[in-house]
Amino acid sequence: MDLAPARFNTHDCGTCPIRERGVCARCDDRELEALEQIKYYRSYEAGQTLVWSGDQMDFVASVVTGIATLTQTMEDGRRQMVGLLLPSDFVGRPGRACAAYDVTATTDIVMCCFRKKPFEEMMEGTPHLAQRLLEMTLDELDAAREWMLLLGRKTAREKIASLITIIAKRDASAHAAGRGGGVTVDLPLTREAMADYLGLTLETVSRQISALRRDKVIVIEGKRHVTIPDMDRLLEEAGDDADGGIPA
Amino acid sequence: MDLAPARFNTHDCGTCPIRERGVCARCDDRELEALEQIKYYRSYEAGQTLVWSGDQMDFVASVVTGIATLTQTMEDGRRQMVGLLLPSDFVGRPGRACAAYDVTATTDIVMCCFRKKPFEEMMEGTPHLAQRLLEMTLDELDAAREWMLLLGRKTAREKIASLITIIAKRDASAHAAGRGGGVTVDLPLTREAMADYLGLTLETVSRQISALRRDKVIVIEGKRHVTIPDMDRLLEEAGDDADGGIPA
DNA sequence: CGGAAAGTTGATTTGACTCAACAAGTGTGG
DNA sequence: CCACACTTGTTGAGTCAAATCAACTTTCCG
Repeated sequence: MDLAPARFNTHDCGTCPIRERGVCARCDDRELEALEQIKYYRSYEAGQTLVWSGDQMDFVASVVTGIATLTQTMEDGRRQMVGLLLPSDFVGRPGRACAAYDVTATTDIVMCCFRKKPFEEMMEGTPHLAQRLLEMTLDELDAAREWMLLLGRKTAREKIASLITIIAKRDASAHAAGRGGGVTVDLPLTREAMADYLGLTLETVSRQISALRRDKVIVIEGKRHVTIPDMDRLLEEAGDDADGGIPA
Repeated sequence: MDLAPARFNTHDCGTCPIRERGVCARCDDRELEALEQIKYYRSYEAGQTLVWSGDQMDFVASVVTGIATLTQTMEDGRRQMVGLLLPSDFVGRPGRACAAYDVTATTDIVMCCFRKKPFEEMMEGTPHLAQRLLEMTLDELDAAREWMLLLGRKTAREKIASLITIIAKRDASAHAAGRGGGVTVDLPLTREAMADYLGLTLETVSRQISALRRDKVIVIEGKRHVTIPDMDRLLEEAGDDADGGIPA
């Protein structure tokens, strides 16, 4: 929201907002210096497609600020989002020439790009980099599998509740919200993008959001601003075991 | 089919059927020797659950022979398969204590298990291991994303056609089929397991298989044996761009 | 102000689910 | 050897959740 673009020194990794969570998180000063040699920043405007599926990719990158999506499209136009990229998330695959998915900015976005060849070479000799990338990829795989349960087995209402939950959780880890009353989140996606995420039509998304509002599960101000009065209620609606706990 | 269980020396990695494709694929002789110190084989019968979601996991493992599935279950019993494990596939996550999914053998299966702690320690100092695991995880992530498109956007008929395609492809890379007429595959899954894979009910799976047979897209002998007279036709039915080619 | 983009809501259709009966194959025990 | 239970798979009839088609509202922006 109030993140002015590039309110950080674009040369010094030390001041980078994703220093702690990006691929470079585990790198020491010496390794960071090497990365700085091969990195460059690029900005894109909301709505721009950064990469088209099938394109030659001569870089890999981290999202520094903003949000992007990974989508797959069938010939007849049916679309499915397969990745939601938030700050610190990694784009591109070392060891592959072409992009497998469309990458689109949903907000204005700043990427920290690494030329692919040197990055790959550096990975060979930098365990910290490979280890961190493995960790991030495993996390993404877990997220993808959670998402598969959502796509394959959840109802439209559960899908919407799950999406709000997911966004709220990611936000929480950043904003550390949750004081007393309710959590508040901004949906960073249009109804259409949500539909692509959830495997629904945008009409169904709109209807189910309205239904959740009617049933007081969520409170909406404007179109994108959502307040969650009772997180447990939302979790229940999402069909995830809200657990009772058993804090193992 | 005619793979007698353990028709390989269970001590010497050199004769292992997944030597070329497992986590250990890139390891040199010295590294292999270290792995042999911490490995042990386990066999399970078809139908057995190897691991329950939430269980403590004190090992990671490779599938040597046989097939297993990764599934997630909601409290009310809805189930979604999130992984199909074929020989050489890896189970478990270094750096995590508990299993996130149920792992079930769909055929008799032999696993090559590594005690987790020593395996994690070895990964630290063995780039070959970490590199290969990263590569395999990235492949799995790609497969998961393809799967998400299937779950979110494909029709029941397309889902079935896609599943047969996927199995045929995996088989092909092993059996090198494709002579003249048609490819032949054995479905390694029950109708119910296919339903869990595809986000359908088993009745719908049965109906759509019948429909594809009626329409001569596939030929069925018995319940599991499928012949594909025209692979391009099947690809078309699967909704994947059959391409015309443009061999880039 | 005008026009496009984003979102809501209603009416209708439809693809997949549910419920139910039945068939084929497998294994067990009398 | 056959009766029986059990698992796996098929098929039909009816229902329902989400898609489709369509009208309309709100917001945004030059």
